Amino acid sequence: MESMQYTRDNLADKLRAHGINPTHQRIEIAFALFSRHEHLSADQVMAIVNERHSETSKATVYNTLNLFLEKLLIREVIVDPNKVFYDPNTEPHYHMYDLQSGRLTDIDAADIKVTGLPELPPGVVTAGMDIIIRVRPA
Amino acid sequence: MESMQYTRDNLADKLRAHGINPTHQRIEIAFALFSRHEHLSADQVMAIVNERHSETSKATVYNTLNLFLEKLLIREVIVDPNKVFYDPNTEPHYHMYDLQSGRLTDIDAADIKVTGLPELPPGVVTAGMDIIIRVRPA
DNA sequence: TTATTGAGTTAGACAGAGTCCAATTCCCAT
DNA sequence: ATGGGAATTGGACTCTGTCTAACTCAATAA
Repeated sequence: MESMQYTRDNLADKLRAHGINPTHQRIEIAFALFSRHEHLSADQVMAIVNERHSETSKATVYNTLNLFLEKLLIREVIVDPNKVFYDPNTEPHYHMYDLQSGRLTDIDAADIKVTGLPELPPGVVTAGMDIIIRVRPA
Repeated sequence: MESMQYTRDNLADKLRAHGINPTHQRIEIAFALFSRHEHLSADQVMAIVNERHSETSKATVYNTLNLFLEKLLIREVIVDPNKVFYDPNTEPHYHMYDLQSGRLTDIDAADIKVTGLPELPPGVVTAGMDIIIRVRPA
């Protein structure tokens, strides 16, 4: 899975598998997200997708990213007050955020154990837990 | 500390203790934050402070909140993509965020242990760790 | 008392992220 | 071909937050 090569073709399949009709634009956006191992913001996605010629509108980028979120194809990472990052890695993991550079990197969740969490109030269930380690230059 | 009654007077002292010149507006903003036990966004702070008559400008609210942050009087909580929340509780603690209602509540950090975190890369130090448990109605 | 100074505040213009909407285009099934 | 639903589009719009230049205020100096 790590060394998976993403192509437009297998991404189209991936979209179908998540119940998403694989259009041109959606495939390009998926390709931008999955072919790099970075966390991208909406405007970065848009810049990548429109590198050659302007092909995809802002509205479509946002529509598509939100659709991918709904369909659990990607995750949203909220660390920067100004913008949301989108994370193609949906395996359980946490994040390290460099306040200086704005770089966001994954931390494998496998080794991390959190104990001592209180009971949830009745009537609610966990939708996820984020752990963000904020770091800065020494 | 829990049952502390905040008054304009003791808040002025608190500001001074943090190296902040306690002006009228700053005291009102501090009062809004500390007298409730809620996490407020900038526009909520502004609404509270200007309940009777419009007295404090948007610029001052933002200036003051950022000043309080710098001086470590309050913390910033980034959970909602749309707005930053300000948290008067600077004791170590984490948060539970109700996706449905947008309500943000504290979780005491005392009992929580996190193990298995990886080494930090050289040249960086931890600036803080946030744990956010996202919950939704069952 | 008046003048000076500098910190604090202000309104409003501005910037950037994200949403909304009505009009168009695309694609597929008939 | 064609009709229709889904997708896309540009552009206007909203909202949060920043910036700026003018103004106020309080404290101190003369």
